[in-house]
Amino acid sequence: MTFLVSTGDAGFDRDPGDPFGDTSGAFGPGGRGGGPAVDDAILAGLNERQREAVLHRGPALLIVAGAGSGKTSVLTRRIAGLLQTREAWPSQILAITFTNKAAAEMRERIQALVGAEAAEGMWISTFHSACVRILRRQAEVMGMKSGFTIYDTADSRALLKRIIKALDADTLGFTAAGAANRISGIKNELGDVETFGRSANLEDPKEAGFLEIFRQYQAGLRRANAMDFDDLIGETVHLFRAFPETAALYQRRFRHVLVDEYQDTNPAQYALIRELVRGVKAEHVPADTRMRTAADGSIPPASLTVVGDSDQSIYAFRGADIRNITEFERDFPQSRTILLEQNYRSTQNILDAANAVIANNFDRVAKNLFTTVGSGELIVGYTGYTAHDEAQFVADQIEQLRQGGARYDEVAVFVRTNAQTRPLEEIFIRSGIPYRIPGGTRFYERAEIKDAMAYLVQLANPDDDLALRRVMNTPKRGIGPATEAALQAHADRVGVPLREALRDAGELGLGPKVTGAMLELSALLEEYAGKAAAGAAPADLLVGVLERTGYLAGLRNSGDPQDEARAENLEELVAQTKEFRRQQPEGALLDFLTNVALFAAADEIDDENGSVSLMTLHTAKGLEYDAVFLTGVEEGLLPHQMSAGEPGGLQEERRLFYVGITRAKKRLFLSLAMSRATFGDTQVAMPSRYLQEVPAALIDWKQSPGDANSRGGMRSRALNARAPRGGGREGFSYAGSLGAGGGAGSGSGAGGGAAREKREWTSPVTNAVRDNGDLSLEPGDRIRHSDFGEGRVVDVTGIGPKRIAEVQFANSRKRLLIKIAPIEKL
DNA sequence: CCGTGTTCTCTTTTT
DNA sequence: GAGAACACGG
Repeated sequence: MTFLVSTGDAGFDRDPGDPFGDTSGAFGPGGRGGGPAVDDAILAGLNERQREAVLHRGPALLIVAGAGSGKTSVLTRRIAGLLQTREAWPSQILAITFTNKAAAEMRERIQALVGAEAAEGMWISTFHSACVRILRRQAEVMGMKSGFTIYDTADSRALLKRIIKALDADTLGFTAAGAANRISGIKNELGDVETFGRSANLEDPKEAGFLEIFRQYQAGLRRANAMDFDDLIGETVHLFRAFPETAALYQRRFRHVLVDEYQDTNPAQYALIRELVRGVKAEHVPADTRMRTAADGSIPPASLTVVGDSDQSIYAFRGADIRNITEFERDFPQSRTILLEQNYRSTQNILDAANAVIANNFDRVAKNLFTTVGSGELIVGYTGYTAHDEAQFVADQIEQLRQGGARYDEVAVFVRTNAQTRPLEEIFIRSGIPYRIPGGTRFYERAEIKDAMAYLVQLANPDDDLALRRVMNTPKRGIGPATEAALQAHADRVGVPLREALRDAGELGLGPKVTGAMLELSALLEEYAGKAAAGAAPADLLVGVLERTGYLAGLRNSGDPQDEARAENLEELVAQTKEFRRQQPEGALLDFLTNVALFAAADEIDDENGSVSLMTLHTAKGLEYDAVFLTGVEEGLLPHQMSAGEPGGLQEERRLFYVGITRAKKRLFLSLAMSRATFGDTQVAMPSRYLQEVPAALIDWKQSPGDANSRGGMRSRALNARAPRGGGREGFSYAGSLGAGGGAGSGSGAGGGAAREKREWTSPVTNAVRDNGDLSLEPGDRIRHSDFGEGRVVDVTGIGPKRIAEVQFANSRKRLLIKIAPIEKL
């Protein structure tokens, strides 16, 4: 794994000085005949638009970068240009990327252009990492301690769960996840307990209840010296607004702020950017500054560059507001907009498909990706009878690609939901295809890893009761709920955190065994906290704790193979702490904890690992592969059922589809299954409405939805047999099965979108759909199946067009969709 | 207090 | 169909 590099903060709270003496301001010499004198090497290979984006100088620049249009290249060269011309010191650059991995890559590429030394001191990081860095440094200003814990989603939920339970609020229908989502939504808009309390209708007991939950949650975070993900952004904005002189430190320092994936910023992140690019009033400029000031002694705003593509906005659920990018020009009246449309990634066929699909989103700025590499291969389509069948197709095709000379790591398989990976994994394992799932069964979310991490968190932050509670009885020490409650009562009485209360365990009048265990734990934590404070290496702390507590040994000796796996995971964690120290020799415990807390799925992806990558469409953003399999292109999945009720949901899902398509360089495979096992029983799946938006001529169906329907058989995959084409005009339509039974949510999109969303799905092939109408079957009935022969109906479940018959054949038992299965009643 | 068996809920995407 | 929450007996 790669840990984020934090280069020194040297000179951070001093003005770095002006490299050009008094001839240069924040925006450099731009505008003087022909722009800045950027080296040809930095501009090499750029097209006219890209070049313009690299060279433009001014207060604000929006680069609208279509998928694959070389935006990372533009961004890195723009920064390299600023450095090479000495328009900016490295320390004056702040670049925000979407993932830590993207940050690391960008840093490398800039170093390659201008040299490692000339790039030293830049801040290139994610929003969250940058904010943590600022907050740790400025914690005291805000009355917090620098060693605050960063709560991840699970931590937040654990805290909320306690609160809801204590308030008995679950009877009002509150769940930890629900409350967490709502709080996150409020914080993403920079709301807090006070603002919410003022606007809420407190007559409503539910609203009053939520306010109390929110209040206690926030108080709990404070008491534990902890922040959740959203606080990291929100508190930084709050810091800057409440303490202008602190904000001025950063406003003076960062003269060039660059933000990637701007379409996915939320209001809090937008506010943060606005604060950063605010000019500095004369009163906050030191008298001895070496920076150029205006006549009144103030310093002008930093220059802002944002890069994004509203067609790739896929994080609305996380509060991202597409208006940040669509209204950029209004927000920054002196801005310039540059459009990058030439695509350097995909073949024209793939781009045609992408363009056609995204064109169905209304109220978007028209954009047309094009390439000069030629049309390339057709998109391959496949409809499996089941998810397993679909997975087998994917596996077969991957093997075929490989025989054609492709490497596994040039292939990616995308899914809409994490649950879809299961059948794919099963087939990959059976087929011997090496694969990786970045962020899947997330390492740091495993119980044993969270346990070990909780020990480390406790060493860094003694106020974190949640962490202590987690490990108090792990490994088993005989400290159960009753003991914990007694300890908590004592802590509350004295007004101290649990860790301190633990020291007084002897005064609680509990049994000698439990008391001894508590005192031993207390001594252990104090000892290792001392080591941590003295700057001990994370690996030493972790190994020490694991040994002294006997946690690792206990797992190893339990004889349970699952425990053995857990022990191995802990070993892996130890290895990671060592690797961390290797990459950051000065890295202390807190740095390691921060890294882990902000570690994202996408950070796990490395390019040449010899494995197929299997990931969600969200994780896939920003990546590219020679061959891409976009699976589960079905109603209910893509677009996802849950998106149906949300305003703009169908458009966002379409963008997700678009993002998936545009990841492909040479080959694109679209696949779906006719039925999918979702929690226990099998559901009928309909082809996605988005499939019909891909021009039929671009898809070569190896097995179309029509084929899968009429042939039906599980094993009737005809990989090389071309689907019958031409002929009649029947056109295969799902309208019938969508109708009466009210199956998968047909788009109830708002306003003008609705009509557009309701088109019927038509396959490019001409097989008529097999339709048994409302054939009624009951247990005991005998039927004949075109592939399986005669059988007896054992059970019938489901309603309407989704009725399923479980049928016992001579030597197999199958579940069949009565409406479409190739069967007849005898 | 601990382990086991049973019932219940939930399934979108993630920093 | 899995994972968490709960109930019960040692």
